[in-house]
Amino acid sequence: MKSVDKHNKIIVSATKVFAKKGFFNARISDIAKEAKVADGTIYLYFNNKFDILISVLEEEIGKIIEQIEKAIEQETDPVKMLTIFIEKHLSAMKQNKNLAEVIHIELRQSDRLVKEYRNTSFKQYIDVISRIIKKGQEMGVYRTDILPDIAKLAFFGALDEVSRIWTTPGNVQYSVEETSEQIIALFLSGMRTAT
Amino acid sequence: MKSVDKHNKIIVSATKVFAKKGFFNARISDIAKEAKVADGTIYLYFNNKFDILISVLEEEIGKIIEQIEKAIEQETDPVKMLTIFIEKHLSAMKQNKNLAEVIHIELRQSDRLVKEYRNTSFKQYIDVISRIIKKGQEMGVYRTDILPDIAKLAFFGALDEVSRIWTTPGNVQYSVEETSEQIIALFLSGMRTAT
DNA sequence: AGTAGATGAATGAATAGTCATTCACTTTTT
DNA sequence: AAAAAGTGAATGACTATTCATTCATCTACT
Repeated sequence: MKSVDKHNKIIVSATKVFAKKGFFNARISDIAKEAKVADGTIYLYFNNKFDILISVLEEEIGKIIEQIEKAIEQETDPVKMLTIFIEKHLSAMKQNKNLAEVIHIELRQSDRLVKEYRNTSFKQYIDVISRIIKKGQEMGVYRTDILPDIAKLAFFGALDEVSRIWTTPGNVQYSVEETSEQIIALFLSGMRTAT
Repeated sequence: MKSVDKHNKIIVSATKVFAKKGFFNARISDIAKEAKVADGTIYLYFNNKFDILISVLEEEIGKIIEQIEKAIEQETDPVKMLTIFIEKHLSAMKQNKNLAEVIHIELRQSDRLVKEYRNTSFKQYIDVISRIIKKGQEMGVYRTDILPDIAKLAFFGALDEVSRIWTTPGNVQYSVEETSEQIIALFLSGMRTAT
């Protein structure tokens, strides 16, 4: 029987190889070697090379999305909700550096299928942000002159670029806590001194 | 004589093809056809395919960097400096969509040479941001509990993600002006209502 | 319990196609 | 008439995918 175990082993290995070399420079034989299976075995679990990439994105990012959405459901205060989003996202990225690297690199692909993915699962993810903002606006804690559909992009972009700290060697290694605090300070209160 | 003109024609064509297909799916013959030269001619102007990509990044982004740095030099008010940075960056991205797409996609490459580029020219670009922030902190207009080295990343990431609005078909098309205003509002004053 | 047959997961060498780069030749410029 | 620039077909390296074969495990029959 084809094992779920082996499927997963290939996913994890592929994530590692994609992170290191990028999708196009990654060889199927590299992934096979990393997973300690034969080249052909990979095709028992995936249709083609691209299918592996899409599976990595869907399954691995899917786990994170689910976890974050769950944590946010518990909250009602829009300020705390955003704080949780930031902390969970950043700590997930710091924890799973291979996946973080794949997100940084491959989510930008101009390939049709990647764009499609970006338009579904990923959109769902950042729409969590705009929903939080809208709720905050209704409750009067967030300014109503902020457009949630622009703010969500700024917000995600900031988080994504900042999380690169942990995948770029030689960078000053800020902790998740202080990085989260900075992002929260920036987006909630802004950079200007009170005047 | 090898003409600067032809060099430039190839750069522009390559930018177009890279934007559409991404570096790895772009064929030399595609670029040649777009530039209306023979495949071999390209090798009179560039060493190899990768050299074309690096040249696109260095020359085309270089122009933008130069232009922005010049505009900022004229200013002394850190708030206005940041405003100019935002406006210039976003309008450059909206104006040159092909280049914007190449930046979105290719600046993320895991390739050694791209990373090297990111560590030099690109670093110089985002360091303009941290310098503005530091100056503002010295002058007392920016909060001193903001770490410029984290803020600069958040800032660039936000701009970069937001500018994707104009290269993603089917997206609501916000204007440069309203987008700039939103980013300025977010980063300078924050999302929270005054309490 | 032992044997024969069936199953299908796993293997990895062979295939078939792709494409960056080269270079012998032609055209243009000086 | 050199020299420089341009051409594009040919080359050769590279690799995703296939598939004939192996082999461990299970089923069913005696």
